Amino acid sequence: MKSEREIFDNYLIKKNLRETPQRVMILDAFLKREEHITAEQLYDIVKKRDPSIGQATVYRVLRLIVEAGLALEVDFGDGVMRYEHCYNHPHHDHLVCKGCGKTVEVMDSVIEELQKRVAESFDFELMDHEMYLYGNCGDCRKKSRG
Amino acid sequence: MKSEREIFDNYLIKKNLRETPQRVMILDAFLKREEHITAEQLYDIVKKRDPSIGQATVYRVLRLIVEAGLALEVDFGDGVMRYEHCYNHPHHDHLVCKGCGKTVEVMDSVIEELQKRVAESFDFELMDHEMYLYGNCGDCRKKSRG
DNA sequence: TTGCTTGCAAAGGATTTGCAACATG
DNA sequence: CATGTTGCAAATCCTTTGCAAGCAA
Repeated sequence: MKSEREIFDNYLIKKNLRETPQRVMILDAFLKREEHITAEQLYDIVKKRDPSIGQATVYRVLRLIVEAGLALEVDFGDGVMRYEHCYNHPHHDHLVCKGCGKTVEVMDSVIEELQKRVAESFDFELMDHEMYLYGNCGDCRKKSRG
Repeated sequence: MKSEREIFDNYLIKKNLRETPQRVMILDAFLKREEHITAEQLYDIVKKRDPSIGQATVYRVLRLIVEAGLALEVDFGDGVMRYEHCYNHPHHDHLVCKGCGKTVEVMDSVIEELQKRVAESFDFELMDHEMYLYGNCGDCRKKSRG
C-alpha cells in the first residue's frame, strides 16, 4: 500500500511538477490533521514553521492535493471550503450541528443505493453526490432547554 | 389558500417594512420564473422593466422573499446562489447533470426517513438537509459516445 | 413627519492570478 | 539552464454595506 507522500510525489512526477519544501510541508501539515481543515487554518499552521510562506501557495498546494486524489472538498455552506482526507478513508457524508458546528461523518449504504436508483430512474448515471444533514446535537439541545 | 403576494405583504407588515414598487416588481419576476434563478438573472429581468433599479435591491428583496418563506436557497457548488419557489412546492432535492447543467427535482421518502434515522442515531435532531446528486444525463452520455 | 428604502459605489471575504525573483531537476 | 514555483499584491467573483437622497405610511 502506497503512502500518501508517495502518491503525491508520483502525481508531481506525472504532471511534470517539482517537489519543493513548501509543497512537502503543506502536504505534511494537511496529513497530520485528522479533521477537515480550511485553507486559512492550514496556512496558520504552516506559517509557524515557515513564516515566509504565502497564502497563495497554500491554496495552490491544496488544489494539487485534491488533484492527486488525497483530499476532498467539503462545503458546509458557510462560504469557506474545507478539505478532508480521502485516501484510505471510506466515503461518507456529514451531519452538522447548527448550534456548535460539530460534525459527524455518517454513511448509510441503503441511502447510497437509493441515490443511485433515484438517479437511474431519471436516466442519469450517478457520478458523485453531496449530502449534508443539519440539526441540533444532544449537547446543544440540552443547553437551549436551559 | 393565501397567494404568495399576500404572504409577502403580511410579512412586510409584520416586520414593519414597506411595500415599494421595487419589492413588488422583484417578487413578481421571481414568481413568474419556474426554474431556480440567480440574483443576477433576476436583476437582468427586472432591469428591463425599470433600468434604474439597483443590484443591491435585488439581493435585499431576495433575502426578504426567503425570510417570508417563499423561496429557498440552493447551492450547486458553482459559487452562485440560486433561489427556488418553496410555497406550495413540496420539498425535494436535486439531480444535476455535470455535462449540461440540467437539473431535475427528486424526492424519495425512504431516503428522507433514513436521513432522520441516521441523525437520530447520533443523537441529532434533524432540522434540515441538502442532497445533491451529480451525474451524467442520458443526452450527455449519448453525445460523449460520439 | 418619521424612519424605512433606494441606488450608488465602496467594502467584504474567500480564492485566484500576474509577475519578477527564485529554485528544482 | 530551462521551466516550474514562490510570495506579494492586485484582481476576481459574488454579495453586503454605508450613505445621502428619496419615498411610504
